[in-house]
Amino acid sequence: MTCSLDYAPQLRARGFRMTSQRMAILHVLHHAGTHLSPTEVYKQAKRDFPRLTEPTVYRTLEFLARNGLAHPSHSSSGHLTYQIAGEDHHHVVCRVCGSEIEIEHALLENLYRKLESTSGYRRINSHVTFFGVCPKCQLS
Amino acid sequence: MTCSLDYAPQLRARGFRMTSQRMAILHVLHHAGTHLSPTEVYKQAKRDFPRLTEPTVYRTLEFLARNGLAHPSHSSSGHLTYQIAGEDHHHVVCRVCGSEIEIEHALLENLYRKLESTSGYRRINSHVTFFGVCPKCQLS
DNA sequence: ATAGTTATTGCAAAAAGTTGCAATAAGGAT
DNA sequence: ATCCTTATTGCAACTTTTTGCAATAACTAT
Repeated sequence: MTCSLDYAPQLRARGFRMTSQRMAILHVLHHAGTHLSPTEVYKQAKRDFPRLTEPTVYRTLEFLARNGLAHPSHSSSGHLTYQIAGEDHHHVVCRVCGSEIEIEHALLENLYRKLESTSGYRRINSHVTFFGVCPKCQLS
Repeated sequence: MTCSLDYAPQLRARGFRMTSQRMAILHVLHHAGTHLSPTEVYKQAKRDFPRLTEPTVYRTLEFLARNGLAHPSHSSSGHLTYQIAGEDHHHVVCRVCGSEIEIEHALLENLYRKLESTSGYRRINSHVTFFGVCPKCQLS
């Protein structure tokens, strides 16, 4: 769980605290390397820290996202999932069968800069899920 | 509710059925002109058709989205909302305060075509929500 | 019109996610 | 080391969303 300690200074600098719960959750996200649902995070993190509760997981994931340590994204069913910050890719999900593929962030980079200049919003970096129809389902 | 009848042939052609529940739900979406949560759709459609139930609303909205009659999108809290097909815009939501603005679809048109050619997926037309930091929250 | 097929719905129960508030504990100050 | 402040958590109750299955009703064909 040492890896999670690296985040402590970032949090403290902003007036937040590093807790065992947050460490357990960061640890799980850090080692998953992919998107996880709150429930999956809860199950895994509970192994490290058994008195963890579900509301804490939901609140912590939201907290981590708000502070840029985790990226929220949407599963094919539209539910929120999270992954540790730093893994940059997006998804295209098939509207019909639910299959999904990853696309590189580089493809969106231009768009993000354009959005920032037209909207006035900054640091747009969300993970985005597009819906379409996959090659297999185009046949029917 | 006559407006919803226009959709019946589309459904029948694909082997689906037009029902009072679907009509009531389409009617609500059609006249809302904006995104609605499943619960909002349920409350409004129930006025037209009192024996409507919640599971039916969830399943119907998913069904309409899968068949291109409604577009799903994500509220600032990450929940799914739906709007009638045809209104084309996207959102940028502030990660910090939750405020949101609309952006025109035209800005994404190029990206969508590029995604289609690199991914093999077709008819990518989802409504997308980006997260960033709004001008007001950039100050703090 | 009627009957048959099966897509669709309602019901009931379960699972997932949210909220308010009192209790706890992290980190700064003494 | 101890105290104090208040960010964070746990608990319990609640709301939202999902699922399985039996009952219903839309459409097709007769």
